[in-house]
This record gives sequence, structure tokens and C-alpha cells, in this order.
Amino acid sequence: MATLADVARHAGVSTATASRIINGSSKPVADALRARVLAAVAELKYVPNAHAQMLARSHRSAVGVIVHDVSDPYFAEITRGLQRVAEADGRLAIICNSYRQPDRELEYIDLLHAHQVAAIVIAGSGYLDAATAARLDDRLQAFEATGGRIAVIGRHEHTGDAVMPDNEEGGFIAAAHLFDLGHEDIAVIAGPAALTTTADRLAGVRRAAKVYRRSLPKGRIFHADFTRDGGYAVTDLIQVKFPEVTAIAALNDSMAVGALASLRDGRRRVAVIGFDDMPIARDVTPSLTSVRLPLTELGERAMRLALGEAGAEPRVEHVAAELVRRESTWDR
Amino acid sequence: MATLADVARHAGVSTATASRIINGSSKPVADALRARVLAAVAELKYVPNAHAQMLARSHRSAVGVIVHDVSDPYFAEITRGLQRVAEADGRLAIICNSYRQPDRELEYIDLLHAHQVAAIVIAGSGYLDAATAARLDDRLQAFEATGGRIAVIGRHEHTGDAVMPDNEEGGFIAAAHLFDLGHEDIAVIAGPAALTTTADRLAGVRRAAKVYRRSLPKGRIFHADFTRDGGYAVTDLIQVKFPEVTAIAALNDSMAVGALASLRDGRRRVAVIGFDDMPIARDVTPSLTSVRLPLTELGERAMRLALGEAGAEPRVEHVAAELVRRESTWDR
DNA sequence: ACGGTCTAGGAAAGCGCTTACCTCAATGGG
DNA sequence: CCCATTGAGGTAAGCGCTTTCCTAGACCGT
Repeated sequence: MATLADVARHAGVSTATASRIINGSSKPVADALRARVLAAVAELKYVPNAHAQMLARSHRSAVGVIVHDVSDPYFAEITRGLQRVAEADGRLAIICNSYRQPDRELEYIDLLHAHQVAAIVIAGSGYLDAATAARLDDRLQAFEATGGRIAVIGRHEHTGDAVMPDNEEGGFIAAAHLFDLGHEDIAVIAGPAALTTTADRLAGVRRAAKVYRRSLPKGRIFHADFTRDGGYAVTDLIQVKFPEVTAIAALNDSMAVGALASLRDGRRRVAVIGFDDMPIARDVTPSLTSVRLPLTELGERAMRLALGEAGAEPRVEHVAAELVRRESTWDR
Repeated sequence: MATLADVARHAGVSTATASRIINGSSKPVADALRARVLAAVAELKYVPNAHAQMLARSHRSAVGVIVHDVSDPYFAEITRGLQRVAEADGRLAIICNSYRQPDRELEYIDLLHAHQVAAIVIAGSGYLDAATAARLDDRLQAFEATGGRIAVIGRHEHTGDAVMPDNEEGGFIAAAHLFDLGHEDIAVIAGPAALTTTADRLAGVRRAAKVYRRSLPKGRIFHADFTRDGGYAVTDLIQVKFPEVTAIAALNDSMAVGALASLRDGRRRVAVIGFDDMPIARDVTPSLTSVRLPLTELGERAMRLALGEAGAEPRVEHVAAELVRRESTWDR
């Protein structure tokens, strides 16, 4: 592995000069030397050691991103936005998947901290459990204490810069849409009970039930795991236990897609509304009515917050949810 | 930012001892000291500087991954496999999106090289252009020369460890399926002409045409960009220009989904076969017949190659493509 | 021609950590 | 009872780079 010293020796200059030439320092250097050094770099195929650079110049550049799972379209879209902005700013974004395990999130925070990232962006639902939330915030604060910046997407655990999709309002919109269409007997497929996103969206659904004076018994609320197969399994169950249900509100699109598949296989005609409006929502059949969250934008804004100046006041940007009507919901 | 020296001072020991305790070195240490050091770590919220560690111990651990675009389900699945194996091996996987730009691939190779990763995995189609391929291989060789390991997925540019999906055979399978069903007039939606994946799959389609003694005029082969919208636009065109076409072979699922949407909007009944068998293939309507590639497995195997012993002989694993019949293709 | 001012380039001090090597005290054997 | 041995802990030399400070030659004005 060629080092700067090798290059300098090869070109017959000091490491200081070599460094200055390679990094395009403002200090003027004779053209002859410059050419010799550059030639040496090419010949030795020299690639600077990023770790040594990080250590020597003490400024941080890379940014860390923690999401639940990039291969989930929801996070894939958010990540796309995150990356786009990071890249435009000339920064390496290190993406970590927690696979929905809080412990892994903690590990990754420390890992990113250890890697001296300039900022960490955490996307994806937080955890209702107070102890878990506290541990998380504790690590985050330790990171901030060393000058790191943090931005979260839709998380309550940490007070600081945040982009907050309005999950509660979205839940309201979803349920209200079903009620508006005249559905009385609805079932809800919520996400894991431990997640704040589930709680928030569910709160909106419950508020809608109250506003519309509809009853929404506990038994009509099911918890799945935010995956397509989870939605499928629960919908199978709903069809058997509650044949009178005419509409289902799934609290994310993946589960809604599963619900649609189950309904198709069971040859039942039940309205379904999803949440998030992932790209595939328009391509399933019937195309999926959903509550749209501008996922890519969420990512872009969060990264901009993370890369912006550290303000004294935490900046919290609220992002509205919006109904996208398609074929999977209809008048009763 | 607390340093090891701070911790050592705080605990009244040398940095050597502190380091040994923190890293669980095999050297025995008095329990009293251990406790003091650990207490200091907790109190100061010390997090070791990963860059300094990398520099001091000279072994590499992280691995780099370069894909076209993680938010594309094709790469999302591959990445999932890649990550799973990397994580199981206790390594950080740094994921980079080239967004299909060869130059960015080069940049990322250097960047990962600079970050002293132990291995680089490159997934996604390579480039037919000889000059581009040569530049790529050049960078890769420079990386290998420093002891780095490389594994590629479906790329021809670099000779070394590789996992090769059988794209040619897959193309054959797709076209043969259509011919078997009695379709004579077929159109092909290929990917960007500059990509090797496009060329390989197309070669298989052409071979099928030859074997089945069907003509496949140039005009029936369209190039789109492997995206859903690209497939949609091309299919709009096909419907207008070639109303006699009864079946379309799209050379990836995203474009096939777009084709399905266009056909639905145009109220035409045309058979469609995709390629890759992405998870959503079963949830579009009609559900998509496709040529299955075990994407997650592709990723897992590539990462295993990258992390395995460096063998003298390059190991090349071929992965078969397989027809998955669903509702989007039918007898003529 | 001489002192003073620039300027191009080099010497060397770290950045935060690991680890080979050294020290010193305690221990045991002869 | 003394010396060799062991073992716990410290000292310090880097890892590869950046950057401050310094040097020595070139250049200017008088």
C-alpha cells in the first residue's frame, strides 16, 4: 500500500509538499514539483488513507443514516432523498439498517459516533417503551455533546431538529375517508404495538371514529408487522372472524397490499385504504387508495436539517399527509 | 470529545492499560483498575475514535458495496442479502449508489479504497463500452494490489470472484415461454443499450427466436431505462405502432409493471413477461409472469465470496434463472 | 552592495489509538 | 537468603496524514 511518504520520496520532495499538491492547497508550488508529484501518484497508484486524513485534519465530513430496512420501499424512498442531498453536499452517507431492533440502533449510533460522522439522521418509527426511548436519547445526547448534529424523521424520543410527518392526521384522514364513503363496519390493521408510528396513526383513526360517532371496538384493531405477508395473514383472519367488515384501513401500504392479495384469494370485495403511498400503490389491483406521505421529500428535508447550521432552537418541520384516492375504496 | 488519554487520566492509569481493558485484551489486569477504567468510560461517555483505531491496528474490517440504486427493488433485495452476511460477520457495510453513472462507480471505488475497506462488492450491470470497462478494471486492480478483495455480481469487466446470474439463459426462457404459448408477434422492451445485462438478456431472446424459427425484427426491440415509467412509455408506443403484437417480453420487472399499466390504460389484452421476479410481481394485476433470479441469494453469495479466503483461482458461481408462471401470460 | 522582505519548500509536531518492549515488584526455588 | 522468574502495568514508537512554523534563497529598494 503506497503511502504519502512513498510518493514524496519517489518525487524527491517532502511529504508536506506532496500533501499540498495532492490536496490542492492554496500555497503556491513550482510547476515542476507538481508534475513530479502527480506523476508519482499515478505511477504508484497512490490512494490517500482516509482514516489518517480524518485523524489529521480534525473536521468531520461523512454523515450517518439509520433506517429500519432499506429494502422496504418506505425506507428506500426516504433514503433516496437523504442520499441525494448528502451527495449534493459532497458527503459520504453511511447507511445502517437496524432491522427494527432498538439495540441495533444503539449500536449503530455508537458506531457512527466512533466514525466521527458530522451528523446522524434516524428515520423510522420510534419506540413507545420509555426505557428504550431513554437509552436512545442518552446515546444521541452523548453524540451531540461532542459536536455531532442530529436530525430525526418522525421520532419523538429526541428533541432536536426533526421532520415530522403528521401520522395522527393521516390516520384520521384514512378512517374519515372510509366513514365518508358510508362504511360502518371497518377493521384496522395497525403496525407493531411498540412503535410510536402505530400509536400515532391509530390515535388519528380513533379520533375519526369519535368525530364520526362510529364505534371502533378493540377487537377490530389488529396488529401486524408492517409487512405484506403480515397484512395478508391478518386479513385472512378478518375474513373469517368478521365477515361483516366492508372496509379495512391498513396503517401502511405493504400491509394493504397483503390485504388486497388475501381478499382477492378469498374472493371478497372489501374496500382497503393504505398509508404512505409507496410507488407500487398505483400498480396493484385494484390500485390502492392511500394516505400520501412525501417520502423522498422527508428524506431530503431531514438531511438538509442535519447538514444545516446548528441553531439554538430545534427546528421541527411538520409534513402534511394527503389522501390519494384510487380504486380500492368505494361508496358503500 | 473525550479521548483515551482522558479516560486513562481520569482513572489514574496509562493509556496502554485503558486500551487493554476497553478492548478486552488477553493481558490480565487487576479488577480494581478495570472497574476504575470502566467507570471513567461511562462517566466521560467515551467512544473510541474509529479512525485512530483503524490507523493503529492495521487490519481492515469494513466492506464496501456499490450498487446502482438501493431504492430500486432489484438492488434492494440484493443489498439485503449482502448486508445480512456482512452483519453476521460483524462488519460494517458501506453502501454506495452509483445511480447508474460509471464515473461515480470509479469515484466510489477510490473512496472505499481510501477508507481501507477489506472488500468491495459491485452489483448491477456493467458497461459494454470497452474504455469504460477498462477504467473500471484498472481501479479495481489497484485496489486488489493493496490486498483488497473484490466480488462482483453479474459483471464482466473484472475477472475475479463473481456471482453470475445467467442472464442469457433467462432471456431465452422468457422468449421461449412466449413462443411456447403460441405468440408469434412479440415485442421486446430491453434496458439501456450500454449495459451488459441488456446485451446478455437480449442475446438469450435472440437465441430463442432462432431456435423457434421466429423472426424478431430490430424494430420490435425497444430500449427503455429499466424503470417503471420507461416501460410504460415504450408500451404506449408499441400499442400504437404495432397493434398486432400479442405479447411483450420486458427485460426487467419494473418495466413489465409499467407495460401492464400502459396496457390496462389502453384497454388492450397483451401478454407480458418480466424478468427478476421482484417481490411485487405477484401483487400487480394481472400478477406478473417473470424469470426469477434469486436476488437475496445473489447478494449473500457475493458477500460470502468477498469475505472468504482469497483463493488463487477466481471463484465464479453461476446462478440459474427460472420461469415463474403467473397470470400475465396465456395461451394464444 | 547590503539589509530587509517575500516566498517556496522542508522539518516536525501532533491527530487518537495499539502494542512491542521495558520496568519493577513480588514470588519461588535452590 | 539471594537471584532468576513471573506478571502487572507503564513507556514510547509508530500508523499515515495535515499543518504550523521555520529556513534559506530570491528579490527588492536604496
